[in-house]
Amino acid sequence: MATRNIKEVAQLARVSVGTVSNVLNRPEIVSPATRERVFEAIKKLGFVRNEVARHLRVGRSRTVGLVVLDVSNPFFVDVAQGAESVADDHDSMVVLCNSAGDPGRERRHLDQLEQQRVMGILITPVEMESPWLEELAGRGTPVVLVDSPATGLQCSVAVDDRLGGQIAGAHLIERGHRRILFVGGPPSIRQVADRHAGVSSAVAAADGTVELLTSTSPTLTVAEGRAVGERVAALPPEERPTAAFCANDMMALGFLQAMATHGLRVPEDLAIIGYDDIDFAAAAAVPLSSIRQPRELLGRTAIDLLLEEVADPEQHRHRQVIFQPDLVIRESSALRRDA
Amino acid sequence: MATRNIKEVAQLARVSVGTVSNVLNRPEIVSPATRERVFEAIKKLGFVRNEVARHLRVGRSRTVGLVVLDVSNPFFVDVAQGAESVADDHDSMVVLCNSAGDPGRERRHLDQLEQQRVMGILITPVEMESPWLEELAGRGTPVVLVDSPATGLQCSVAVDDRLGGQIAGAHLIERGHRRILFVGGPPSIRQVADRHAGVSSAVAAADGTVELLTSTSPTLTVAEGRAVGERVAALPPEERPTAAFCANDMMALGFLQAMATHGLRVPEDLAIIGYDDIDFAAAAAVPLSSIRQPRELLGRTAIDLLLEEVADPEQHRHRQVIFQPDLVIRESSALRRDA
DNA sequence: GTTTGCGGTTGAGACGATTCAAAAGAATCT
DNA sequence: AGATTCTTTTGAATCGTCTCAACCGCAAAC
Repeated sequence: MATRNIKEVAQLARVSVGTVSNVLNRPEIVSPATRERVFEAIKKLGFVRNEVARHLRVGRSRTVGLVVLDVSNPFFVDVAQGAESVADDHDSMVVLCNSAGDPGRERRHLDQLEQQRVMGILITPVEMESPWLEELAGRGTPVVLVDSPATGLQCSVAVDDRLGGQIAGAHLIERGHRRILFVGGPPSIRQVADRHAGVSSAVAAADGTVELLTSTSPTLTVAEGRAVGERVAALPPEERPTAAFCANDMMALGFLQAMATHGLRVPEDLAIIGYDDIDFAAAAAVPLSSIRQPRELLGRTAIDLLLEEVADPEQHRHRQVIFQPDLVIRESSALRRDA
Repeated sequence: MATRNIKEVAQLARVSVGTVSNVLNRPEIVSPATRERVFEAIKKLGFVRNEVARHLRVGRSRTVGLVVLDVSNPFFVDVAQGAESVADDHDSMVVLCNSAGDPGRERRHLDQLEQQRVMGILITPVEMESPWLEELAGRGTPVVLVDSPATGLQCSVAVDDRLGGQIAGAHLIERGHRRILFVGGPPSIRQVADRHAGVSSAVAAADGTVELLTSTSPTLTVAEGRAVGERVAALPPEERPTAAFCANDMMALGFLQAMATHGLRVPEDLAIIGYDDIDFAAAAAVPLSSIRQPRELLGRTAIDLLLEEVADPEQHRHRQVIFQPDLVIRESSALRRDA
């Protein structure tokens, strides 16, 4: 309604619009007297600069989009917080979008972000191959892949999921487990596929070990984990695995919950290890062993790469940063089992 | 870089810019033949409409800001998802901002949102009195308070926190508890103050019941809850409360964790009830009793009110919607205690 | 007294899309 | 054929800010 513009300010301060603009953007080149007059006019009118018009004129936005697979997974929230902390220092803004694992939603968000002419996009893509993203980048919106492998056409930050899976597998084997269940979504999700490959390789390297596999729907939620847990609990004891490696902590928490409701003890009857080491993992029924990822660092690095590319697009060379995951042992896998 | 504009499309399609705009906004008034030509040109050039310019011209934005107290609290994530689902249906966008309980951050976010000329703002304010918000509304940005009491100057949605506290208190008393600890942040946080007032009134109504109070820092985190739990666990048994009511589930989870590490059984030695009923509450070490709030509904209703105000600002009357909380009993308070 | 330099200030274009009055074309009727 | 109506298309004006070449005093330099 009552939104004032630069012209009204200029009028009240008896200067030209150019001068008001200067006061706003390069106050040092304006004489103290006029500067003061302009500030007063701004205050009196309650003028708030229209960033939309500014953006249209200068062509550069101050916001970056972050598209994640699942906002209700604290892992992504932590990544987002990492990104935001860096953005803050560059008085930029991060807008968080949730694809919820749905390619349609992802694409709608990307469309919207491109239409807004955001400075750039950080994304954990739903699908590995994404011509859409390349076109987007080709049209001039820088893209950084988060927790995803590099295609060479853009920057990326990731954690070595294969190594993470391997570490988890080796840990369980070392604890004496010989029947290990991998609980994960469809292999089309790269993270799932890699973590699975990792644990498989660990199993393959250990004689007498077998690996079982359950694939779930692409939403790696607590409920999904619980459902798998129910099925496992219903198996006759001799068919049951002695340990479960879940593709993320949310599923591990659900799985754990199912064990509890069916009177199976963790880790005595069945050991569990999750992935991500979200804060809730330590607070679980049985504190959850997990593979820790540097969550905030992931977000921070992603936006650093983006800002680097934006600052000097000509000279920028795409890079891929890969972090190493850590093993965090808690009670859910603490027991040594006789082989 | 290579971003095309409407003029280039017009040139290629051999029509005027007005026609291209019509194809984009009211395709039905353009003859099929030209429409087709324009679409082809758009595709060939990879043209993406510049929402910034559009916004500047039409004066109305398609995004709403949602400023929450703590993104890492799943409660707010659920509120956000509720809001987003409605926004989606109105092809609008929700941008999520985290004030992290810091008035400075909150204000910076509000400034940014106002500069972007967002359609409106949904906010869980850090402080109860907020002249800033009223000025903002006065300058023409509609504001809806979320989980906050109405000031009469704007719409609001909230859950009756006093009632929630009362229900929690009554439940514990009914279970035979006579020494009840309230674990919450400073009373300057309205939610905390109300929940406390509720439990106090329940305690006052029951003879022979005493209430203890611990105030923490304003960040109601898992770590904060754990710290309080540590202190409580260190008390001599006769000084210890027999039940704890935590101001939110995150703290309850931390508190619970501290009990476990100090060998105190829940609910035998100490019962716990939380607030919010986030998904992780059910998955906790001991499944957590909690006061459930209609989280998604809160977000949905908030944005409904906002859209209503935006649709017809003249005739709009500010409203306050208040929901009722529910008691969810789980194992952490399941035991009946001898008085 | 004219020139040169300089700190301040000005104001006329952009930026890219929308809108709308008016023009142009096509179709129908007398 | 000319008048009338209806359908399409046009293009100039507009949204609010930034940029930059030009300009204006004024003082120092010559």
